Amino acid sequence: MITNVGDYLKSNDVKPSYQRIKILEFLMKSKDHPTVDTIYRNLISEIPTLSKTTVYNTLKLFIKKKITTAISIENSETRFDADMSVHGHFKCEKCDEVFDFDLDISNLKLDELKEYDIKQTHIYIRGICKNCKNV
Amino acid sequence: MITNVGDYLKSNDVKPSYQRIKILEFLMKSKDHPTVDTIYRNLISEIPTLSKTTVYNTLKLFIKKKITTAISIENSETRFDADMSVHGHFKCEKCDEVFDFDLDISNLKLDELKEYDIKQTHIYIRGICKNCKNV
DNA sequence: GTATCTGCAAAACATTTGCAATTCT
DNA sequence: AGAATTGCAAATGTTTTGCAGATAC
Repeated sequence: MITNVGDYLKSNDVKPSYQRIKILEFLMKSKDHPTVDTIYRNLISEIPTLSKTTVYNTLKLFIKKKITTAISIENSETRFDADMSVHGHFKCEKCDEVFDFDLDISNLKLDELKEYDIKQTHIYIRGICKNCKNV
Repeated sequence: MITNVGDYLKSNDVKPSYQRIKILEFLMKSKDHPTVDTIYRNLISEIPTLSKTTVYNTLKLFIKKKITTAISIENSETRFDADMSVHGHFKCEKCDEVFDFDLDISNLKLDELKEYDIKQTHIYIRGICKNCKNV
């Protein structure tokens, strides 16, 4: 459990600037895998001088430091997730929401990749979510 | 096994125009999940009047008709695949190639999604491929 | 002859880059 | 002061849109 975002950044070799702390705090409390634009729009009232460039820079840094992961699930905007555990993403084609789901990939047979160096495993499913299905 | 691409398009409710046939033929023989730009550049000598708009239009139609799938694996360009079977994609962070690998997802436990309507399952792995690892 | 398909040019977005101003120590 | 960070404005790259001309049945 992370108690202090500034210390958490420091422990990951990232200097905790005001913008970085606010962006990470927002990412950690978001459960909907926000885009750059969403992050920007949510923080601009609190940080009136914030620029999108800073959001881009910060997320690129977070990814490099493995604090955040980029989710490629649609071709338009990239989404971001501060939850680094392995879990799946479900994208509803109707409401466009992206949900997390737990996942046990331990018995995925990946014999073919034996000689490959695996860095990240991503699983995403597209379909219609529970809410949209019952409408 | 598909013997005639024109008939295959017809059977999927797509009128087999010259451009569509050539694009699908190229997609089917490509094993590297080409981008719009790659498809365009490979066909322009054979179809000098081809425009990228047509490539975009055609791929959008193919996806709608479930002849092709869009692979979201990087945030830049969308890649396309005419192989509609469930298989995984491995993206090498060094050489940027995307490889297919076989996959048995039958024992992926997806209890959480019981009430969801699953349309497509995508699995991609990022890392370093065999070739790049041994350099 | 009417529908559809194609392709050009322009527009719309997302993302990156160069650089100057600001901030932090 | 010096180094890193921020943010503006412009550039880049991908995808979409509007529309006119071409093509097919």
